[in-house]
Amino acid sequence: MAGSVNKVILIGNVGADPEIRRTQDGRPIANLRIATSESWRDRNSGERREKTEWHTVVVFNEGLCKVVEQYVKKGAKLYIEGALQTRKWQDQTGNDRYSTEIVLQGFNSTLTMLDGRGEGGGDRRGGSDFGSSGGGGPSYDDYGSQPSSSSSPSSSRGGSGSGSFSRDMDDDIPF
Amino acid sequence: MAGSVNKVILIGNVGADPEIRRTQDGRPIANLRIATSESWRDRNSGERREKTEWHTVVVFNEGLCKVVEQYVKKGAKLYIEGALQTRKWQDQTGNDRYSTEIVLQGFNSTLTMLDGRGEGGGDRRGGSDFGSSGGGGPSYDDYGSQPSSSSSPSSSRGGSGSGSFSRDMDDDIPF
Amino acid sequence: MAGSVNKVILIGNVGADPEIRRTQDGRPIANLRIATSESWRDRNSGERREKTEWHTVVVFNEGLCKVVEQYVKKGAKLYIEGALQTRKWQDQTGNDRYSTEIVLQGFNSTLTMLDGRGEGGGDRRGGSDFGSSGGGGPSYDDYGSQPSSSSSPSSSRGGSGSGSFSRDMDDDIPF
Amino acid sequence: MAGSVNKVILIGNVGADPEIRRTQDGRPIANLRIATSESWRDRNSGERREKTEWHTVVVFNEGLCKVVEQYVKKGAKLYIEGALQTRKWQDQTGNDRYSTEIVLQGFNSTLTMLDGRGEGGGDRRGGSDFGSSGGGGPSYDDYGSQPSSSSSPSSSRGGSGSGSFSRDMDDDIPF
DNA sequence: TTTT
DNA sequence: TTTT
Repeated sequence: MAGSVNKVILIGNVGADPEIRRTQDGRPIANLRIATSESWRDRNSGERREKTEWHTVVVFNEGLCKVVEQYVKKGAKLYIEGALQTRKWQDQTGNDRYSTEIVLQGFNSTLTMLDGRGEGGGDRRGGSDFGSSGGGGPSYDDYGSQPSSSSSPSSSRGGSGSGSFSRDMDDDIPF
Repeated sequence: MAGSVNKVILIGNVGADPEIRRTQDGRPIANLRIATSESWRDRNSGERREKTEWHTVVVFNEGLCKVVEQYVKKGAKLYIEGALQTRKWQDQTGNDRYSTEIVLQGFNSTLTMLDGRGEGGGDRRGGSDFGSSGGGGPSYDDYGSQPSSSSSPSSSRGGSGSGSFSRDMDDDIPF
Repeated sequence: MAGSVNKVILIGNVGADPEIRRTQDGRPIANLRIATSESWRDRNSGERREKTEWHTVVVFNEGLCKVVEQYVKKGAKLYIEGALQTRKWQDQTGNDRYSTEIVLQGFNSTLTMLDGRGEGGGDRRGGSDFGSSGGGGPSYDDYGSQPSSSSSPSSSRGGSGSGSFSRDMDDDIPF
Repeated sequence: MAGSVNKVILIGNVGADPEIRRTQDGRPIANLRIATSESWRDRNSGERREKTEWHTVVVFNEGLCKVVEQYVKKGAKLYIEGALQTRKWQDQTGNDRYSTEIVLQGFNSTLTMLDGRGEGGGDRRGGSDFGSSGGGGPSYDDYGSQPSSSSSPSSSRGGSGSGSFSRDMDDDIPF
């Protein structure tokens, strides 16, 4: 479909230490639970009320997974930009079930830490020098699948490397 | 939780004519199915592939519901801004099930038609004068539950009266 | 124009204590300078580089202005959602000049504090009952110019009374 | 700064055919003027009013520039995602002047055509197979600085190629 | 002028 | 200068 946009922006706190799994060919996948909440004053009682919403975030990007692995802990406040995806699966009785997740994969996915936690631990990017639009803190823009060749015009763009921090859209990652 | 954001932005097409229900006290609720899709060229086969994602959108806002009722038809292209909400329910066997929906309710919810359809049908807002940030087309910003008392602090905020919700725009505020 | 969107989302730090002015009829206007920055590793030197961008934010909404006045100080980290506006003015030599600002006014404007500062200072909303979608912290959704007439179609939209602008949230709407 | 976000989202119409320039080393830069507008009913007069805002968009990304060059014409409706940037320059009298633009460069930049125009002209991406999150229409996600080397781990990611559609952040492009 |  |  021409002209389609599917974007989720969350700022919230991580409910538990992230789980990192690996695909058979070794790529990491991180799962996060993020809480957002809104509060308001009840019109009748006048008392403050709060409602929390829990979101499941799945990170397919290698670079972002590294950030998650090294820095994201229970309680961390994150900025997340990803896309909605509803996954179909079967429960034990064989019935179709659907789960909607926020997927960080490929373009226009971002994960940025909004509190100081996890910082100062050296270069979280290991030997590579990923670009980062999020500043000095653990932040990572998943800009797809950047090759690492330095001979390309733009691979010379500092960061580069990064190479692989986005899994392929058409890969069949079991999850 | 201080500092929380829960925002979904979609541009996609409506899969079927919307359903409008009513609550017991008469407020409308509209349900929409919206498709977004991405396409890419497969690295191996070289052929173009496309993946469509279907989203369930629930509109609680009366003004937005009117726009939906009058203008949104199967095939319409919409811009939607809302929030994620996961609703728990029980299936016929009593098992817990969860459905994630994009809710348009309260502030920061928007629905704008991006194609010409549905326009020109007179003032869809009837006698009311809702504001619209989306221009001349059927567009509606769901600004939630506006104070009904004229003594409320914010109703004093110029504009007031929905018709003028951009009221400041034509004021000559010196700054 | 049908189907128009003009939205800016910033997360950044406030460069100086905000200035609050008042219009002749007493409405407050707050001005903020917000810095965002991106950093990356230089491709040649390998050293980390950083570029800071400064944004001028103008808050026309009374409720948001109160939040700014009471809580936002130099250094605060904010989430801002507003619209771009370019203002024309004349310099002392009479030449046309243009300034582009992020305006928080009307719907779909939000200001949320992302650090703990400013919290715990009692109810910043005083006697007023603004809604807040941002949780317990100083947060405010600028929903513009709410209808002051209780006969308006949208004031009938449940919630009403700003205090409860998420009113539907605690309603038990069957769907 | 850790945890910074600078994002602009526009849906609007192009005011004039785009201008494409080239840097000394041959990379294209496209300039667009985009109009967004909001309309509302005046509270006093009851008549409909409209205000148009004009935005300057600068596209540094090669892939996006190609899309602009081939498909974007005066009147086209676009979805744009970029970042704010204020550029300092000197007028003829040597006075400092500032211009704020929406820059499409690097991560998290997107340009998608929302009307049918320009479509059907074959594969606008030439021999390359860029990834695209925007569907079958002329759409392009600027995911940073992708190298063109096919030996890179991720260049195998379908689309890839694309190579160079983002100029470097620290390049000194005169404009 | 912020922040890391 | 767009669009409705």
